[in-house]
Amino acid sequence: MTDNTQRPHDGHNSPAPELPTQYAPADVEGKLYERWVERGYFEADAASEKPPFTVVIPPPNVTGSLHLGHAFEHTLIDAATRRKRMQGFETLWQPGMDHAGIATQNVVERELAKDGKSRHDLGREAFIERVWQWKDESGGQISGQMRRLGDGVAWSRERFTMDEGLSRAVQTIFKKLYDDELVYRAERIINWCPRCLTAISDIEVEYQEDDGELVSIRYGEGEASVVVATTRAETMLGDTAVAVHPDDERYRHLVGTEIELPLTGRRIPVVADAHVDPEFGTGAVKVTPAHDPNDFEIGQRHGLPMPAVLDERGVITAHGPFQGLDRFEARSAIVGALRAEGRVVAEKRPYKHSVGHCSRCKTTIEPRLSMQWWVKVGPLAKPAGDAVRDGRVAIHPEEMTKRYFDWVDNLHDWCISRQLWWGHRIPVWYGPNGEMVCVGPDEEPPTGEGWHQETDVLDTWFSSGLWPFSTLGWPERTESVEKFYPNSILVTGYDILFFWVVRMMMFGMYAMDGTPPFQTIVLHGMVRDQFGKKMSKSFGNAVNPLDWMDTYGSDAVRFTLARGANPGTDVPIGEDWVQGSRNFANKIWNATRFALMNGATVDGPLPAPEELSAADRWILSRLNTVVAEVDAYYDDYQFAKLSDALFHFAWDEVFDWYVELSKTTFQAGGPAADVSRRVLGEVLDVTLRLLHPIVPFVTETLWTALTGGESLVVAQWPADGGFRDAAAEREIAVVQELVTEVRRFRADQGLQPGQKVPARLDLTGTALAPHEAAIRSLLRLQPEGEGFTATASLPVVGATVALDLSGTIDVAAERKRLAKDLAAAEKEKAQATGKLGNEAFLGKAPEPVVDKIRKRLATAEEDIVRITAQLAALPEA
RNA sequence: GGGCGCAUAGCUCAGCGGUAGAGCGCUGCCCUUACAAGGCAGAUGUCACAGGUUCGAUCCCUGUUGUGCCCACCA
Repeated sequence: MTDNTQRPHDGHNSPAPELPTQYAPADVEGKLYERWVERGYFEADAASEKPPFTVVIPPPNVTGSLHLGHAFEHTLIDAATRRKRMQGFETLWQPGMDHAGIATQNVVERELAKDGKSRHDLGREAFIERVWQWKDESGGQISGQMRRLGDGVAWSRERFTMDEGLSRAVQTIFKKLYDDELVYRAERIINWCPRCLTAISDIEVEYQEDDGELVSIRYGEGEASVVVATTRAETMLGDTAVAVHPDDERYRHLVGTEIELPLTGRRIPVVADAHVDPEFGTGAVKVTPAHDPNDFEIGQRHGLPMPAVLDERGVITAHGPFQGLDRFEARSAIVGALRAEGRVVAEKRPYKHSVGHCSRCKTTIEPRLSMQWWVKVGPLAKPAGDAVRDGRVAIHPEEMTKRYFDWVDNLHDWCISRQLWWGHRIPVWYGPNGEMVCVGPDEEPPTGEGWHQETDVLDTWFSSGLWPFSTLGWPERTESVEKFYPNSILVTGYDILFFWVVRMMMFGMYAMDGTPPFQTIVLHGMVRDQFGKKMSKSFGNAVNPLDWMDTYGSDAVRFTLARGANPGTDVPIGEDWVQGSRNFANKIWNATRFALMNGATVDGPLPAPEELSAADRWILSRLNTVVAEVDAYYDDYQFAKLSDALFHFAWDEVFDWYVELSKTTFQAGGPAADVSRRVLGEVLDVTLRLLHPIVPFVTETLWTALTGGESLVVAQWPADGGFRDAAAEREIAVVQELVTEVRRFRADQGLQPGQKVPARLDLTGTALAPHEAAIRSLLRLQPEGEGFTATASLPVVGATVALDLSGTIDVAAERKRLAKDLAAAEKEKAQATGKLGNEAFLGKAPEPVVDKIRKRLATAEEDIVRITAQLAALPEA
């Protein structure tokens, strides 16, 4: 980004460090990644004795490139996997891509359209050839991005849903379903996209509120007339009845009669059907069985004809003046014609109503009667629901389980056939006399006159539903299947819980003898911009993760994403935050530089506790605590929490305090310095290990420099050694309290941070005596000189610090500060006293709480005494 | 129309029956020999509103308002 070499104060007199003063991600990331891959760290060995840890990539569409949402998902998967690898698991992070039927076909067709061609100009085979060609050209983009991000995937196992092996899996499972009568062919109303020219499943339809027009039309004449309302007037050409509720008095006389259908010269029956809501509108409904799912059912119940009046492109096919018009043109033309005949009795405009759109191309969906293949989901969904119900599969966060059940318990049959060319062609052959044969992977299709294969392909989600085991070589019972199925976790967005997760659950259990495909499902949220807004290209707030990685480094992007990953909730991310993470990486960099410059060591065992200083014991105690915390957070998939815990431990405790304290020790030299060097090395060693899964690059660079170890990727994950030292933690807390208090005083007095001040410390009666040198150094306090004149004396935490300000003390400022502190302490005292005077409180509150209040009161009283003393010690203004 | 969730610092979000937290932003002083991508110090909240339970409520309950998401065949 900017040229950093111009920093004016680059320490020219500091010992030539091996590492530059700033971390430059670009210099190391690419090299490190390639080294990791070359050494085979990410490969998974099915013959390994180690326990397996398996996770699959939610396969991205070959068409695409990765966006920030992928970067987020990959960060979580990669972090979880890297930790497991360090813990000694045989890890498989399975890479691959999805052929993404409609999406990919659309992209290639668009390319063709540039040359004025359609897929039909090429023909099926040539077109598919063309798609493969396109896939080969563009598929590399995604793996390039994954490398940049640092994804530790087993590249040798990369799979594609249209691979030969995966196609075999598809064919195998289809055949099994066919033989078990769990797939069938039926004519129904399906969601049809008039642009993609294919059926799509219910969940591929996106509903949104559109402005339409509700037109009320009078069918029939005089007594024999009813008013019906519609937003799709063009479908009236296909009406074959008017339906009313059986109990509706208003229309009872008409049921069984025929009335005139305007514009057509046809007469249609009035039927009674309980589906009609008599309260809604006029209580009479026009029935278009070929173009509406409800009407289709009414039509079936009453044996009505089901003429189609729109073709696959949404053009009117019904003979007459409207033939050849597009559905929307036809709509206004028909309303116009009806109006001219005085048939329109009411119009509501705009009329907001929910309209279905193709999730791929946003074209308005047209319900259409057609012959399709279906999966009978009932028998598959039941076990998929039970596996979660009985706890064999856990969903994180738990709140999402309800959504899962809502879905899996109310599934409709799944329309799996698509009128596309790009995809797995349905392995069914039709014979000349209506025969139907499903052909398994090792079977020969029937030959002879009149046999032909089904032209439809399968829904993309059909093959992705097999992903957790098809990638392992199934249907072969490979070593990998044995070793790595079921997957340990699945990490994916809550938005594809239904599309993908449910299908994997159903197919996994069906194919693998009832074994669910994973043990734990971890659902994450969506990445949003820094204001919580959805990222989208059209809105202009979409971010290419590569741009940020270029500027700030992959670790910064990863850390920012991990730090935002609260379970199941959306993740806002802004460039400022990435910058903050970059700063953190740089901070780690410099802290380790400091350690290296001061001879921190990782060799040999840690000194025995009795050799350690209080600061050493404090930081080691904290370190072990943090190890335990981080582990607990990992086990609960709390990526935000563990990132935050590490951030604050590293920066606030290790860097801001332990490193600062160690400076004094190093300066003094001697055995204590050696001990501290070893402890500093230990603390950094462990901290870098803990951070590695989230920020692999910077930690790897530093850790190898610090320890000379081979690689953090295969280093051991730290364990909580159980070392705790509450006394040392308290002792250092007191040091911190004193230092902070005096710093505050200094700042209020307007003393420049670097300015040395003669001071006398009276630390008697406190645990602070051994820390005098450190305290003096942190506070820039000099020994008292010849004519020492204390003008300010601060009793803090039982110790006294007398500063010689040579008469320059700003009494007013200090008085103000102390007055404020005094007021706070008095308020505190009043509150605590009030509570402790409350019988009810004393009677009912648990003892620890009461105790806490007592301590608060004691502290407040001490503070009051102390501050009062300080005030009294102030010279007159 | 159902279901779920959320309202906490300027922004984005944690937290949670017992003294309000983080990141970024903001203010002041400082190139203190690891780091100015830094250090030190500091300011900032009727925890949406109204009731209730409790010794005690930001947290639990009820209602109100606002807001987001998912599902649904309402012509």
